[in-house]
This record gives sequence, structure tokens and C-alpha cells, in this order.
Amino acid sequence: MPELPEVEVTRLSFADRIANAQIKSVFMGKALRWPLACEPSSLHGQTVLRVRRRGKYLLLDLSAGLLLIHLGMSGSLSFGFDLPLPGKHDHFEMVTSQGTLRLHDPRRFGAVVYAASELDPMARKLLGRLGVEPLGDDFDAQAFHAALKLRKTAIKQVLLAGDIVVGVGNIYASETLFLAGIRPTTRANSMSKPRSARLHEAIRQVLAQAVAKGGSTLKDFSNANGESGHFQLEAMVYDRGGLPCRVCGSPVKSLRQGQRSTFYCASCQKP
DNA sequence: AGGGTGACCTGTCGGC
DNA sequence: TGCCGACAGGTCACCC
Repeated sequence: MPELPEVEVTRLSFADRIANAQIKSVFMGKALRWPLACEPSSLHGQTVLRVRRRGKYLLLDLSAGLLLIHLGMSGSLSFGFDLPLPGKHDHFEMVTSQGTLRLHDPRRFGAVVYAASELDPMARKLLGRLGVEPLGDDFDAQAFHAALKLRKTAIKQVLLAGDIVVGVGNIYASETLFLAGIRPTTRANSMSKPRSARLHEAIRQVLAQAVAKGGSTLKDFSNANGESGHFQLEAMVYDRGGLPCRVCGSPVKSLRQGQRSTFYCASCQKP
């Protein structure tokens, strides 16, 4: 469910409301991907200072330490005073003076991990290898091209790896490559400067637009207010195998790369 | 060190 | 209707 835009939309939907809230209680149910790494009760009385995002992680800065939250494949957060009764797949809950934050995650690929600081070994393991933020000033077209030159794998898999640029998941990888006119199987190190510049621009454009539209709602994404996004209305190729390309009408093709499905238009996207 | 694969987990959908 | 396999928005640990 969550790629960078969904995570950012989630952040925006509750960051202001939770800022400066005092933690009253913390509940961790069925194990997520990793243990919380602290006694839940040790968080009681702490203040949630603010909510940041790094790649697909949400970082809740506390008065002492931080919580790293990842939504995995199927996670979503809710925040408010009047949440419905917890269900089978609600695995983490934090009651604060300003509302309750709850993680719903059927597949449990998500995580909530406490770290004393960003220098904590676990925090470094999770955040240390992340590439640059695509919507930030550090995402530079020249440096992007130089980094691609060092990779011989297919460009789509390089995007998914997230060690050059973060936040582009399986949906947006297909979408950005479509917008840039680049075949997903193109070797990263074979991309010319103008092509990588087009991809750089497409990544910024697609992700920024998806955030502006409230994220994707392919299945059941909703932000922490329960509101769903509208990006799926705009998908050019993702999940459209066999359907006519929205630009040229030729059938959208699909293939598998690294056990993930990829969609592209053979006519609009050149090798 | 880059690149490929399996693993983690539950739900849903299509085919027989 | 039931069963079974394929697949789903992520990414880590492990091989070579």
C-alpha cells in the first residue's frame, strides 16, 4: 500500500495533531517485523515532539529517543479520539493526550521500533543505507546520472532498491518510467544524461503529484483520518496490462522483474 | 559490493 | 461451494 506519497500523506494527516502530545499508554500486540526494542511502559509520560519522514519510514521524535514506524505492504495508521474498537489486525496502539495512534497491518510486514537516537544500531540498520529524498534539494540530476552509471541492472530494479533515491515503490516505478519514456528493462548504466534527467524530473513530478492528490487508493489506502486518495485515477500503466495505453492506444505490456510485476507501453517507452 | 533469490505474513481472487 | 495456486503497495538476510 504505502510508497513515499502514501507515507507522506499519512504523516501530514496527523503530524500537527499529535505534536506535543503526552504518551499515556502503549500496546504492542502480535509481533510485527521487529520487536519494539523497549518496554512499552518506558514510553509512558514521554512527549511526541513531531513527526518526520525518511524514505518510507515515519519518525516520531520523542522527548527521549524516537519511534520508527514502517507501514510495510499493508499497513495504515489511524489517529483520533474516537477510533472504532480494535480489530484482529490492529497490532500497535499508543494512547496520547491528543488522541490514539493505531497501526492496522494485516500482513505484518510493518514495524514500530524504538531507538534511543538515530545513531542507535537498529536505527542505523534501517535508515543508514537509504538514498536521497526525491522531493528534497539533495536529489540532483547530475548526481543521479552518475549513480546510475555504476549500476548494470535494469533501471526499474535500481529504483526499487532505494539506495540511490528513496520512496519509489512498485507502482510509482512503473509510472515514472512511463512518464520518462524509458523501458523498465533498460540497464541503468546505459542511460544517457538526457534520459536520466528526464527520469529525475518524472520521479519528482509523479511523487509530488501523488502527494498532492492524497496518495494512491489501489486497494484500501487511507490516511490517518480515514480519507482515501485519488491517484489510482491517474495511473497510466500500473495494473493496466492488456488495456490500451492512455497515450498511444497500444496494449500495455506486463512482465516480472525480481518477482515484482512491471507495466509499460512498448511504443511510448524505448529500450 | 552488486546482484539474485527466498523469506516474512495474511487476504483475495480466479480457475477448476 | 470448496480447494489451490498465484499474487499483492516492502525490504532484509543470505548466497554467489
